[in-house]
Amino acid sequence: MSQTLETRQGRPPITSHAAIEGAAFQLFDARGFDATTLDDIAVHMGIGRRTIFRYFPSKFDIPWGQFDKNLEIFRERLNSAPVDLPMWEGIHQAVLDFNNFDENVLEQHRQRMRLIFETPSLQAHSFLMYQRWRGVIAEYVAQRIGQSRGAALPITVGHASLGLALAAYDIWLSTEEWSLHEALDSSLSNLRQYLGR
Amino acid sequence: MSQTLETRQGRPPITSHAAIEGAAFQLFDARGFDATTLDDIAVHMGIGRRTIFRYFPSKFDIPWGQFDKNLEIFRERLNSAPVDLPMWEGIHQAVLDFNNFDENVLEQHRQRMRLIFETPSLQAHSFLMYQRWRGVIAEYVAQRIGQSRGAALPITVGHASLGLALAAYDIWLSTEEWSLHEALDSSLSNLRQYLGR
DNA sequence: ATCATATTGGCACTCGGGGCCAAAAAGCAA
DNA sequence: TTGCTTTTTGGCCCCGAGTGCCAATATGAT
Repeated sequence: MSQTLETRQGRPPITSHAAIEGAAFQLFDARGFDATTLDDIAVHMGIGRRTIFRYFPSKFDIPWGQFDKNLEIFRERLNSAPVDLPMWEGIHQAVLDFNNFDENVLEQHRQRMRLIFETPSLQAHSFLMYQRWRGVIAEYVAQRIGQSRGAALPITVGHASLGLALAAYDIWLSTEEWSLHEALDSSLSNLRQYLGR
Repeated sequence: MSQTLETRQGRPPITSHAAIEGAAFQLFDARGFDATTLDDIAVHMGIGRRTIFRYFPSKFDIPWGQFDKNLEIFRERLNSAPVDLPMWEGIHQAVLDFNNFDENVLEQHRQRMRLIFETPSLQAHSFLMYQRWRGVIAEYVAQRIGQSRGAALPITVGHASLGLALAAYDIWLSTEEWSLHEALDSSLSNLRQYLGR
């Protein structure tokens, strides 16, 4: 699609999502999210504050980076899950895959999620991201059982899966003992145990 | 504690949480949440904008009314649940009780939750309320199994219970067919079905 | 009447966010 | 080189939420 590199008409972009994200995280780490103003970031980067809004719709979206892209990947992972598995197992696998990070980006992911989980104003805004994440699951469930995206089962599975993932992240971030993979497995098995058998 | 009614020293309050909430909902219904400014509410009530902040920490808290009070009630409901029941059953019962409204306040509750669920900026802030709600559950589970409030099972049950409740509300608000009670039952049984048995 | 007490609300400020639009910086055609 | 087109930039100015400060207000108590 379109010309990827070289020779594009018009004034070239002076920055990028990644560059803003990087500079912002530097300041967030140093002073905290709330204490860092968009002016701080803009001045630190030598760009206009107004320009930041061309790349991110709000300050809260900066820590989430290119969430849309990741959501697309997650959707593909789900849709390519084997159909001979029970649904819960396919979804669990897709979630595990989606949360499988290379060593070199794992620490950066941890830092990102820690910031999100520990900053109340960010937590609030993150709910909107979570809504979209569980929407992808609901859509998959709906399509697989041939019901509407708003039907009871898709909605419930979406919420439940989100709850399990958030529980896993809570646990993963609060201790150094478990891997993200283990935390996700543990939250699922804990739920089964809780529901009794 | 302190003198409840009558003869309190100092200038008497000119308004109340309930009065602000009522006036605010009038305007929210008419123009929508985002399009209603705090100035609008203040002018409409004949009080100062500054005064509103003495009663509610933010605009987003107005639709939630006295959430703290309700959370206390929920905590008591949980703690007085019979111990001979399986834990999931006691918690489910407490949630049902907590969401059992009289006919005369039900429509008002529905209107309140509809506003919260349909306004993105409110959804985001509501996550902070949900966090506290699931915190109450996590605390109950922790105390009952003799573990820390941040241990895996309490955290997971908290998140899962929240997911079930939110799913029930999604369903309850999107159709006229089910009662809130039925929606809560349905989300639990749907989860059991999904997890396979 | 005076004092202590508690609420009110005006003023001024910060910060996130958005509309508008001229300036800047590139490629392209003559 | 000189324009013309295209695209991004960022300054300017506005709005609304939220906060610190403090004088004004309205009550009970002495």
